[in-house]
Amino acid sequence: MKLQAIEGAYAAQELEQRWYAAWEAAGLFEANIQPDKPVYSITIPPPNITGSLHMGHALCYPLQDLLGRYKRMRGFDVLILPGLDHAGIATQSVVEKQLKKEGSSGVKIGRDAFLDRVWKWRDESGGTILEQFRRLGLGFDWGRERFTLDEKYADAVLKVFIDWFDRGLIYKGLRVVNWDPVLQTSVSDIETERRDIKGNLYHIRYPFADGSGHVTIATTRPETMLADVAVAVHPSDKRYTQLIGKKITLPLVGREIPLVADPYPDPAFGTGAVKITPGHDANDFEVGVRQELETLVIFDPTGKVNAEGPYFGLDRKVARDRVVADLESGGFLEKIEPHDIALVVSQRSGEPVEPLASEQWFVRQSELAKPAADATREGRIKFVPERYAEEFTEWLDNIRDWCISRQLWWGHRIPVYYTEDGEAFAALNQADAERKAGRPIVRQDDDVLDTWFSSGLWPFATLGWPDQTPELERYYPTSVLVTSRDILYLWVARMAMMGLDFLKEIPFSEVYIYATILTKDGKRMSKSLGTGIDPLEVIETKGADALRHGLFSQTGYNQAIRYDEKRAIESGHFCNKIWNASRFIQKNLEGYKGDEPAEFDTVDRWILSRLAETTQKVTEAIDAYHIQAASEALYEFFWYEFADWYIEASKPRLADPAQRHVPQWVLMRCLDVFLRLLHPFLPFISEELAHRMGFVADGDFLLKQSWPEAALMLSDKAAESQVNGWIEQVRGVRALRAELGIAAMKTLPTLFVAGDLSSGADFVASQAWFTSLEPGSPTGVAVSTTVGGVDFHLPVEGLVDTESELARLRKEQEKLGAERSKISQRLDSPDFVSRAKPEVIERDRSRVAEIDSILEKTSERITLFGG
RNA sequence: GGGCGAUUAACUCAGCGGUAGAGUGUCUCGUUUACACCGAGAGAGUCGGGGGUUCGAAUCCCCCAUCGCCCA
Repeated sequence: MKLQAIEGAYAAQELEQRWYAAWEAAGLFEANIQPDKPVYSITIPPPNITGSLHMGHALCYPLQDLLGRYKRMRGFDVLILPGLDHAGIATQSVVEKQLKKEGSSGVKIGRDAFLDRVWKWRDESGGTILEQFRRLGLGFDWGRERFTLDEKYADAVLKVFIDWFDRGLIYKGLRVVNWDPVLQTSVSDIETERRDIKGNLYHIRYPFADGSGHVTIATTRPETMLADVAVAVHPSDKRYTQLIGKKITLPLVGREIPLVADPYPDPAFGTGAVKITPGHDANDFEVGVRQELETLVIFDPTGKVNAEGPYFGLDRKVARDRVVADLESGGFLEKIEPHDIALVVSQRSGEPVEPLASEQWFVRQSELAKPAADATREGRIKFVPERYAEEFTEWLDNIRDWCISRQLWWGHRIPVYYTEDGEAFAALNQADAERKAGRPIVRQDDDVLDTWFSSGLWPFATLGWPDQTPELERYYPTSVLVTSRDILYLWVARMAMMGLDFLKEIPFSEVYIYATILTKDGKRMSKSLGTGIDPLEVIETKGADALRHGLFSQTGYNQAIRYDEKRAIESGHFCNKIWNASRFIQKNLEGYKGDEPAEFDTVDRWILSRLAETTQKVTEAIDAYHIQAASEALYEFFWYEFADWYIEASKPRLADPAQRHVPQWVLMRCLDVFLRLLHPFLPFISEELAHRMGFVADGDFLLKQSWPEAALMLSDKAAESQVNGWIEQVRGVRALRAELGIAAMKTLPTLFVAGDLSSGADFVASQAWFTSLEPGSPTGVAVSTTVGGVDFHLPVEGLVDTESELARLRKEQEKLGAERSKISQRLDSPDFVSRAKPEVIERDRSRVAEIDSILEKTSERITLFGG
C-alpha cells in the first residue's frame, strides 16, 4: 500500500483535468466485447453539432456516466456510445449566418458549394460540445463515436427510406405544415413553441350573395380570408340551420363561397360561424377534405401575399392591417375584441409559423406505432417515472402521419428519383433508380429528411446496422435511454417504432426521463432570456464533481429542478469534508498493517453495519433511478455518521498504541468502501483519494474495482440501536452543557451517571467532553437530564442561575406533558388498542412509561431548585 | 377544453399510512492536533384549502385554489 500525502484544501481544478486525461489514455471507457460478462449498453442522445453545453446536458450525460460506471464496477461489459446529430435546420442556419456576414448566401453559391461549406464548418468547429463533455468526467467510448451523416449511417437511412417507400408507408401529399417563412422550410411540431400573446378577435360580416343579409364570422387572422373557400357552422346550431347551403360573397375578393355544416365549429365560440381556409389552417384543411372544398394558398414561401390584386407582395403582417382597414371602410367589420392567442412560433427563427398547405413527404404512422404502443403496454419498454408510459402510449394510439421532408440542403437528401413523366422511385442512387424504373431518371427530389428520421435509427445504426456486426449482435437492444420529456414523441417514439420495425426488437428496455432544470426562481433557462447558467463556469469555479453532485442531489422522479448555485457550493463543501476526513485518517495510520482485527468494539460494529446499510440503500436507489436518494444516503452516512461520530469516537482509541489498530482498520475499510460507492457520482475526487489512500495502485483505477456487496458486509442491528442510544445520551448531556453556557469541547472533570450505560461509558464520556464518569449523584448542586433511562448529573456549584434552570425544567415538563397526553389519548381509545399493530401499541406504552419516569425526576429537580 | 406534475420551516427541497426532516439562512457558544468550505446548541412548520376513508393521514380517495408543463 502506497500513500501519497493529502495536504491543503481540496482543489478540484487540477485533479479533474489530470484524471480525465489518465482515464482516456488508459482506454478505460472502451467497450471490449467480453462474452463472459453481462451486457450494459447506452447510445447517448446525440447532441447537435452546433450545440454548446447547457445545464440540461450537465444532468443528462453525467446520469449516463453514473449508470455506466456503476455497471462496470458491478462487472458488466459496458458500452456507452457517444456521437453527434447533424441537426439540419440549426446547422444550416449557422452557416447561412456566416455567409450573410460575408455578403453571400446559400442561394448565391449553390447547393454543392454550400454543403462543402457546412462540412468545413463541421470539421473545424462542429462538435465542440463533445470536448466539453470530457470536462464533466463522462466515461464514453470515444473510439466508437458516430455522426448521423457518416457514410455508413447514411446507408442505414437510405435502407429505411427505400424499404418504407416500397412498402407504401411513405407517400407524398398536400397537407398543412408548420412553415417557417424566414428559414423557408417546413418544421416539425417539436421545433415550434406556443406563446400566449394579446391579439384580437375580428368579427366580420360576410354578405349572402342573394342580398338577404349576412353571416358574421369571428377570426383571429383576418388576412387569410383571401384564401377562404367556405363558412362553416355546426349542424346542431339552430341559428344557422335555415341558412345552410346559401352562397356568400367573400368581401374584398368577390368570390362566391358556400355556407356548410360541419362538426368542427364550436357554437359557443365567437358567433358559431367559422371561415374555412384550408390552405392556412390545419383544422380548416380537414374540414376542406370532409366538405370536398378546394385549397387556396395566398402566401409565398417568404410569407408575402402571392395572389394577384391589391394585396400582392405584402408581408402577412402588413396584409392584415390593409385587409382590416379595407373591411372597415367597406362596412364589413362589425367589431374587434381583445383576445388571447396561442401563437405558434418557430424555435429556430423566432418567427410565427405560417400554417401552409404544401406538398410534403409523409410516413404513415398507425401501423408502425402499434407495436411500440403494445411494447409499452406490455412493459417491454418501461418508463421511469412510470407516469410517462401512459402519456407515451396515448400519443402513439392517436398518432398522426409524420412529415419528413424539409426544404433544406443540409441533411439526408430524400432518395426519390423522378422519371420524365414524374413517376417516383426510391433507390440507393440514380443508377439503381433507373434500373428500378427501366427508363431514364431526370432528377432527384430536392428536399432532405427531417433530422429525427435519421436520429430515430440511432440505437442500431450506430452499431453498424444494416450490417449484422458483432457490436449490433451484442449491444442491441440497449439497456436504457436517458432523455428529457420534450423529445418523448419526436425522438423516443420514433426510435421505438423504427427499432421494432427493422430489428423486431425494442431499442431499449427502460426510458428514464430526468427533470428539466429551471433557474432558482422557477423560470426556464434560456440563453436568449439571459437566464441560462454556463456549466463550464460552474466547473471552473466549483469543480465538475460539485456540479454533478449538486444536480444529482435533486434528481429523482420530479419533473423540474430549480438550480441554485448554493447547491453546487454545498456539494463543494461535501467534497472538502471527504478530503479532510481522508487526510485525518491518513495522518493516524501509525503502525497500521492492514490486518483485519479479530475483535471489534460495539462502535466499530455500528459503523460497519451502517456502511452495509448505506451500500444497500445506494445500490437500490441507483437501480430505481432514484439518484437523489442515493446521493443523500452517501452524504448522510459520510457526514452525520462516519465523520461526526465514528471519527470523533475513534480519536481516543487512535491515541492508544495498544488498540489503535482496530479503529485504523475500520476507518480504512469505511473509506475504501465509501469511495467506491461515491465513484459513479463524484468520479474525480473519489479517484484521487483512492490513490492517495493507497486503495488503488498506480496505473490502476477505481473504475476497475468491484462494487461493494451489501450482503457480504457486517450487519449488526443490536450494535446500531445501542450506539444510536449513546448518541442520544451524548446529545442530551451536550444540550445541558450548552444551556449552562459551558463551551463545547472544553473537557470537564466529572459527569455523574445513574443507570446502566453498559459498554457505552467511554463513548459518552469522551463525546460529551468529560474526563470521567462517576456512578451516583453529586453532593452539591447539579443540573440533570435523563435519556434512555439513564440519569446524568452535572455538578455546577456556583455556576447555575436558579431561575433559568427552573425555567428550563418547567419547559421540559411542559413538553413531555404534551407528548404524554397525546400518546395516552391514543392508548385510551379502545379502537386503537384493538386495531393498531402490536408494535405500535408497545412503542407507545413504553414511551409513556419513560415519560412518566422522566417527569417524576423533573419534579424532584424542580423541588430541589426551590420551585 | 383534456391530461400530468407541484404546493411541507424565511429560501431550496426530502419524506409519501404510525412521534414532522435536511441544506442554506437566523440566534447563542466555540479556533479542539481532519476540516471555520468546521464543530456544539437553539429557534423556526395547524405539511395550499375543504371534505372523505382509517384506530391513526403530510402520506390514500374526492372537490377546490394557485403555479408549471404537455396535448387540443
